[in-house]
Amino acid sequence: MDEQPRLMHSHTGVGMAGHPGLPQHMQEGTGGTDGDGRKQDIGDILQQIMTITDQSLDEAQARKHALNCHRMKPALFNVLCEIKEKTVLSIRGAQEEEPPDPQLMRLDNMLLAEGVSGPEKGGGSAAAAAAAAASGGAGADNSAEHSDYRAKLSQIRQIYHTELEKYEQACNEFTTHVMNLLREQSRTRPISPKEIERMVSIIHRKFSAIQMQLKQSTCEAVMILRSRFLDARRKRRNFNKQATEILNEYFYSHLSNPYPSEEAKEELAKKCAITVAQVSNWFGNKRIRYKKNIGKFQEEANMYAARTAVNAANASSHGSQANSPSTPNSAGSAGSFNMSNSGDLFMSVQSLNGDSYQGAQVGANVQSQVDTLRHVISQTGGYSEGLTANQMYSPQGINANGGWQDAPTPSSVTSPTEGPGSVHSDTSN
DNA sequence: TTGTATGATTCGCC
DNA sequence: GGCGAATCATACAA
Repeated sequence: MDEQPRLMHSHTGVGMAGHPGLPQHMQEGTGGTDGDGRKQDIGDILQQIMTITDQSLDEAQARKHALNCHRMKPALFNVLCEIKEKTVLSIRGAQEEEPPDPQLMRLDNMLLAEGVSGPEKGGGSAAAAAAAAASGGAGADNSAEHSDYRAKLSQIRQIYHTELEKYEQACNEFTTHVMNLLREQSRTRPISPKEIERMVSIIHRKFSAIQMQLKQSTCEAVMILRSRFLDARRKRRNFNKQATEILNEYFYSHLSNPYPSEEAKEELAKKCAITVAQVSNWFGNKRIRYKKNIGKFQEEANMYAARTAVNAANASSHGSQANSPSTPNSAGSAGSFNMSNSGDLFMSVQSLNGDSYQGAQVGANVQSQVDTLRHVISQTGGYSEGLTANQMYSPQGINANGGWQDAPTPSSVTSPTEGPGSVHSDTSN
């Protein structure tokens, strides 16, 4: 604080005469030669500075102008700035040098990786593609959802950039405003350029915090979008009718052993335009639900049995063999599964041979197969011959333990991919 | 809006 | 690893 005396000495002989708005005693007192008078002058000036905000606008303006024009003002201003610098601001200064926020860095990295920030280059498409591959859905469906994902991501990106632009604009406007204000105030208050810079950086930090919130919200939106896209449950679609019929056909025609082999699954997946995993899911669900509520599925089972029987009859009437590509197991154009399991065929032929289904035109060769297969089945102990009319499609396949009776290992089930005559049923063997 | 159907997921068992 | 069982989450019809 060695400037203070210097300032005071430099003040010696300095007058304020001619400056409007200053008290008369100041104007007079400045011409004095004693130190007490000079101190009194400076004290008065400081007092005016301190009380300037209490004055009316016009009065304050006039005083401000007088003070600004005072020849001592620059020196006094510097002194006050330094005092201020060395007290309050020195504390703040220690906090200025901050390392880059790791949280902000993470957000930036993520936004960059997702293609929200940075140059637009179909951001997130890799994620979308990966998700599409993981979901294993049909190609066209994936493509549609992929574009949907990109569209939504693009929307997020647009909102992000718009908001970011707004924040930046607001930040610049506010900074300019504050700088102007401080510069203006620096004419009457001890505000150094350094302090203005510091204030600007404080403003920038505040706006950075807001930006971080924006980035965080954007990241959350992207995560939600991604999770929705990746979560297959959310985009569950029922299989189309044809696919369901193919699967049901296979299931009911292999009811004694509804465990398709890998090859069969692949073939079913191909026919139904779904994945092997979906086929597995479907059979898993079907088995458990059928077993849980057989009565409920009775009608459905009858329907498929009847359909199978009709197909068998048609096939035989057209001179086709039971193990030809157009087997009795196939229902019209929907499927073409080989009748691979004697138990399955038996269930089908129950409908042919039983009281409940007498309208079907059963070919002679089919009837002979029925007899043969009945014999085979009776040997395997799979089913009894006594079926009532309303037991057209009975759940004999399920044993007392809840498992499927005389079910061979799943891999022994004939694959639909196999050619005619490739009967691999354990029971039929 | 509600109940049911259905595809997918998870967990434990073998 | 495949399966059964339970459960979740969505689609869909009434």
